[in-house]
Amino acid sequence: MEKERPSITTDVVIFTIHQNDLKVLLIKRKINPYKDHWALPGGFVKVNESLEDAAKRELVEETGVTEDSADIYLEQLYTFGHLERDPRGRVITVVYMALINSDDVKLHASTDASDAQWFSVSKFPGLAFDHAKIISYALQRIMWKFEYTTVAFSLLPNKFTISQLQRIYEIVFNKKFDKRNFNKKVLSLNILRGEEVKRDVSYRPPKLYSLKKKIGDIIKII
Amino acid sequence: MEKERPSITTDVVIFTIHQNDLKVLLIKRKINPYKDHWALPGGFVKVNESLEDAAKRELVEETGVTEDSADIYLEQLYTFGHLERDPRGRVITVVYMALINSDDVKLHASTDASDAQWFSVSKFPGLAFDHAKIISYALQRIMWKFEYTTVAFSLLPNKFTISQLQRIYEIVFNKKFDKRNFNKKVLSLNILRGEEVKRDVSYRPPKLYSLKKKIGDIIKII
DNA sequence: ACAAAAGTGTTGAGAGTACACCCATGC
DNA sequence: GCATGGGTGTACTCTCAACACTTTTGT
Repeated sequence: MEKERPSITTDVVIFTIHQNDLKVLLIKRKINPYKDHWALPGGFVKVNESLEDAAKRELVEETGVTEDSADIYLEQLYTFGHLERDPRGRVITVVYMALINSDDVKLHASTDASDAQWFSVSKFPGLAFDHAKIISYALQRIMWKFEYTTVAFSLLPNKFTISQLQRIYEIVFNKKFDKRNFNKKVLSLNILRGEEVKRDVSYRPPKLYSLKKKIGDIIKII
Repeated sequence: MEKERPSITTDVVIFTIHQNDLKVLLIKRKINPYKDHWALPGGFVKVNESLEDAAKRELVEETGVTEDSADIYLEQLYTFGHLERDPRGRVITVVYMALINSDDVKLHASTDASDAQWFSVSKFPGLAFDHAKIISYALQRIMWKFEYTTVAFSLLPNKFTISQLQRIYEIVFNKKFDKRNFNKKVLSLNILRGEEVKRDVSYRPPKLYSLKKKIGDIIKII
């Protein structure tokens, strides 16, 4: 009855912020189908590996980030299972979304750059499979999550300034916020702990903050 | 490399409202593992069937609702893939949530009642597998969706009164709303079309409304 | 006339939005 | 002293929450 089974893969939409832009990691496929097309990192789920472990494995393989890095936010997005999504046959993919801290990005831009590259979400090449649709789904989700949870902080270092935070909100929502209102809002949420001021800048030294809550906690931010 | 593959199933959390209570449909398992335990309706995904079709198939098999009924809201919830969730081996399940109109419920309470039964979400028996966890996840989702989308209307007939609508919100959130504020709020959203008044009641005849939007459209309701 | 549910308005509090100027530092 | 981003307050509007009485119908 279950002689013939669908195959199951995970794909990971890895976002980061770099050069004031929201970027997604794509890899160039080395095999058919879609040889030489760009695609999301992904692969088959092993029989003795959980879905999240499989997604983490892809994440680590493609970015070189160490798995125990606490700066990586990973969440399951959606499972895509249309019959025609893979020309090889029936392949169901469980898609995860990862957000990685821009500090770590610099480290792993080192992965040999020709077959794994960061692309702006507003300008990326034609993609293999239904991966363009998947990215568009992930973009909706990231906005939703930014509005209602603390996931945004996973894109920042442990200590950050309010304007760094504001910048990532402006990038993800692609709109400007008023600085006074933004400050007032996030400070009134009582989720930030004040830290020392940042002393290595050539302008008025900004105050640093850290997050009191856990990444992903549900709280209306904007 | 992919000699041994995980199996893939769909399970469906089917909600309805009955006797002023939110109910979930459970079936009594006839085979091991968990023989004679209650469980969510579900089964293996066929190789030539989409995930949503598989979920619909379970829904139809267990409730007898005809598939083309427009009163059924079906959405993918989450995919559960822990290694130990099924004692038979590696089984990944893509879980869907369905909301079905209480009018249809009466029709299909007919399914021979001993092996498929509606249980109050606040009082159901011990369940097979990780199905209790799945239902708790579905409950969070239904509240979220009630607050931010028009899915609640899938639990009502095409024409309904404001107080019927209020009642299902009160049931799902398990709290009372003020009648005046509730009326004001939903009418101000401009999503309802006034219809004729309901004439078969023994009290002041209430006005009927229908929904202008599509079920599932995103709009803050409460 | 009684039972049952429908229908309806006002007020106060809090949140969101718009808006512009001075401050602290490194060079 | 100049360039750079940091930091701050007020007034208006709008939304949300609290609150009780009259109306319409069937019996």
